[in-house]
Amino acid sequence: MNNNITLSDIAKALNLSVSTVSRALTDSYQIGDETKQKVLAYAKEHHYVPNRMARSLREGKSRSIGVIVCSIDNSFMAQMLDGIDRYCSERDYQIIIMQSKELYEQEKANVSLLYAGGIDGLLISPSYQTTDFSHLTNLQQAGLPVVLFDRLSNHIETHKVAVDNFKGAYEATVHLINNGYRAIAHLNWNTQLSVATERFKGYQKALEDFGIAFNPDWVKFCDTTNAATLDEELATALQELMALKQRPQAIFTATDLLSTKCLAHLHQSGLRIPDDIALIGFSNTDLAEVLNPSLSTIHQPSFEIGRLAAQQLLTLIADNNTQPFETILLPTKLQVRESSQAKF
Amino acid sequence: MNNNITLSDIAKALNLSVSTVSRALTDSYQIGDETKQKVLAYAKEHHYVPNRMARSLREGKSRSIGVIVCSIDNSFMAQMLDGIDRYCSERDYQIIIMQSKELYEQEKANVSLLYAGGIDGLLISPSYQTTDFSHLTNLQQAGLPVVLFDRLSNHIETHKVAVDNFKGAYEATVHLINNGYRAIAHLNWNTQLSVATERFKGYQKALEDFGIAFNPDWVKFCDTTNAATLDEELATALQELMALKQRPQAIFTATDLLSTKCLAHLHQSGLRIPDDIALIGFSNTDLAEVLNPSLSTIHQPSFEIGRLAAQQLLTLIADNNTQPFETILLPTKLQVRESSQAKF
DNA sequence: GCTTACAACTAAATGGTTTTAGTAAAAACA
DNA sequence: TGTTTTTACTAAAACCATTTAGTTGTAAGC
Repeated sequence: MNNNITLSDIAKALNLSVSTVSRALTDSYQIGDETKQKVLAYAKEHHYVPNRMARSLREGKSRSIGVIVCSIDNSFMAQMLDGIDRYCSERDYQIIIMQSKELYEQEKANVSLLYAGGIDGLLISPSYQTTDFSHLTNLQQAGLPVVLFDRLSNHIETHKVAVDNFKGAYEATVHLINNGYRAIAHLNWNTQLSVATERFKGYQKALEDFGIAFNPDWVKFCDTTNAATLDEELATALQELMALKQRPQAIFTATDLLSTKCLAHLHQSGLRIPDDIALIGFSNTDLAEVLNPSLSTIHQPSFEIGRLAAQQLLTLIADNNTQPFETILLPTKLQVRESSQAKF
Repeated sequence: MNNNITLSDIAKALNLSVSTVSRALTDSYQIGDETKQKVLAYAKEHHYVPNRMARSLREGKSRSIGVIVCSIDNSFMAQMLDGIDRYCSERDYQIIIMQSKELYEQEKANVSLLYAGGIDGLLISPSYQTTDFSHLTNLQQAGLPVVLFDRLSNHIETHKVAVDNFKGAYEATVHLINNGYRAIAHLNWNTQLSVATERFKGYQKALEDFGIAFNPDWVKFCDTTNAATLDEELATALQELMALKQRPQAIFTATDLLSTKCLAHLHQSGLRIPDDIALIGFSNTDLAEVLNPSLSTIHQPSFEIGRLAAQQLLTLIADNNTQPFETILLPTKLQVRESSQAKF
């Protein structure tokens, strides 16, 4: 740890009291100009840096926030973290990132650790296992601001920031419909998380609005958290889809992983995209562009989600009076590429 | 920040002294069993959690380390961070991640901030602008352990962990040669960072060892940090390569970004891969598999780099006697896919 | 019976900063 | 001249956990 000079070192060297030095450095009106200059010069010369621990202890604020995410290692999440980081570091807040790895127990452990670590607030994208939110409401009751991002839940009242999954999925499906596809399958993640359920609902609503009967056979849910079994699960799902009497002409895949894996699988089976089957993903991979064929996607403003979530948290920390909580749903953007070209 | 109960709250409640309570909680031999039980029970019931700031201030250790990276938002980096995080959180160390965004000034600012924040050590992958390492050697002189990872430099003596870039590049090139390609171009990043120069050297050595004359026209350096101009720069580079009298039959691309962009470009120009031109990358994108054609790569053990770097730093923090410094170069792994299939 | 040893505790200092309450001297005012 | 105000500073408390150096009271040893 840093063995810097302290206020009392400066005080001794200049024959002043510690409090005078402290005040001189914060440009207090209580200190004469001459003294201020002396202190400032000495501090600069000897690279004085206030001790963060001491200051935090004294102020009861650590100027650090906790961020709990399922996994850092994922392009979309990294972009959101980038947004959080940018907003916070501009305001001299440190962020402490922890990974839940989609485990509820791990998430609870992270919360305890961060709380004990003296964070001023928490930003969290809950694990997919998390159905009980008491570890978070407890935190709130203890006076710690909590903001949800990306993955929302109704089990806790607070600021929430995410993308409008329903609308994004709706637009993806409508795009396929407008391009002449009517038999549209849907590949989703088998979880109760709003990111998944809302996308499913958006898909259903689009079909309904365009008078296409919903066909449960066209919808497949996979466990995307288990990398070991996913490939096989996906292969089976696709085979089943392709074996249907009324074979789907297009697929709307609800997550990054499903989209790219699906594309690879279809390729291997020798299917031409979009001629044999069209594809659109809900995704943020920067590789959508370089895939072959390039993959149409619903793009999420990931950086902005992170940025806004951080903003919400920091204002919550600043004026801790309980303002009415907001849920911000950012719009997605349809990015049309080759994989969903019009049928005719 | 956490408004928990403190030792003195417990002390008052149980009519004990603060020191007794402190000792009871650390299971000191100086405290009687009965008292211990009482204290422990009370602490548990009231969710006592030691104040991290106070403890850190007292101990002169923060149990947190700084991690400076160019950018979080990059699959390879995220994997390394994952490794760092896993090792540290298993040992109750917090990590504070900051981004330099490839800017030297930003990196210096990060270092100051982290130092002031009272970290116990620093893990850094320097920005590509960084040629002066005095901000890091200063840190060392102040007694703060520093470990370099991924991007190494000879301007500072410390533990270093990275991948064997020379050998990896050598193997990539040899792989192409063995598959029948002799006119092999090389696309690299225009920086003096070892990650780039070592790969270039590996490429040259392979050619030399197989009796292929090095042709400077076959080598192109691009500024991959400027996203705005990269596409055009790359397009020009590829055009120039393809216009050569002795046209290259294969390309070894030295970074993730170059590999994927290059693949996309070649596609657009209607070239078949690997028939018209083969490709191998130095890369960690999990999408290598799903690209079309799937991209052969030199895979880097990113998680392991992070893990080992964290390990080196924590041991350095633990026994701060200056052991001899090590440089660990992990082996890469050649992953053969379609883009570099044998010519015949 | 007296010393020694031990068990079970406590007072107080330490770490570095901020802030409250206060002091001394100089300047302003009457 | 005497009082008030202002200026420029200081002492000390507070934040909380840890640890050193004790202080009791009791049991063991001779």
